[in-house]
Amino acid sequence: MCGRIVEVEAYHQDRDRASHSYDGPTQRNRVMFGPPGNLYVYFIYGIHFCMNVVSEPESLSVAVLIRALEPVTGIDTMRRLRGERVPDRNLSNGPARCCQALAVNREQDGTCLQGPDLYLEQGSPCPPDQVVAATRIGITKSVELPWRFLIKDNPHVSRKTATAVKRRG
DNA sequence: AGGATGATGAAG
DNA sequence: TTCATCATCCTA
Repeated sequence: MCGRIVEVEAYHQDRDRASHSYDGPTQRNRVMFGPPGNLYVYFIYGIHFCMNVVSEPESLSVAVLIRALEPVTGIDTMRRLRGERVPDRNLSNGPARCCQALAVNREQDGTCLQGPDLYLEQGSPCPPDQVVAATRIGITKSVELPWRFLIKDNPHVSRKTATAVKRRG
């Protein structure tokens, strides 16, 4: 199966208190301190997995959380992994859903993203004016950093930005 | 449509 | 105790 990345968040060791790497290496986050191009998978809330792409040279400890994918191929496989009754738009609109849709779990922690089974490839370029920056989701520290990036009006992002107008009854 | 909640584990 | 979440169950 294959999905186009439509929403990500950046996590940085310096000044970013929301980053797993902020307090230095641990058993869990050690992949973040390794070479770029590897996948950092962590287990969260006792139930879910989330995946990040290590994106900067070794020990800088910068990673990009994959928050949403637009399903491209293998949609039937994704649905089998996510649940038969799950509609297309809910297959991979969320970090834990992305992992479930691509069958990513702790076995993939630290794997290279040019592997035979799991890999990242360059897609068609997205026009810069369609990329929206926003604040990150689900964090309580360093909330002000606008390091969530998503494609404008893409229906597969995990949630809309706060620009939606609320209609009053 | 939107808010509350429970599930459940790793790290400090 | 906190936490880079989600499905399900409410209320309206």
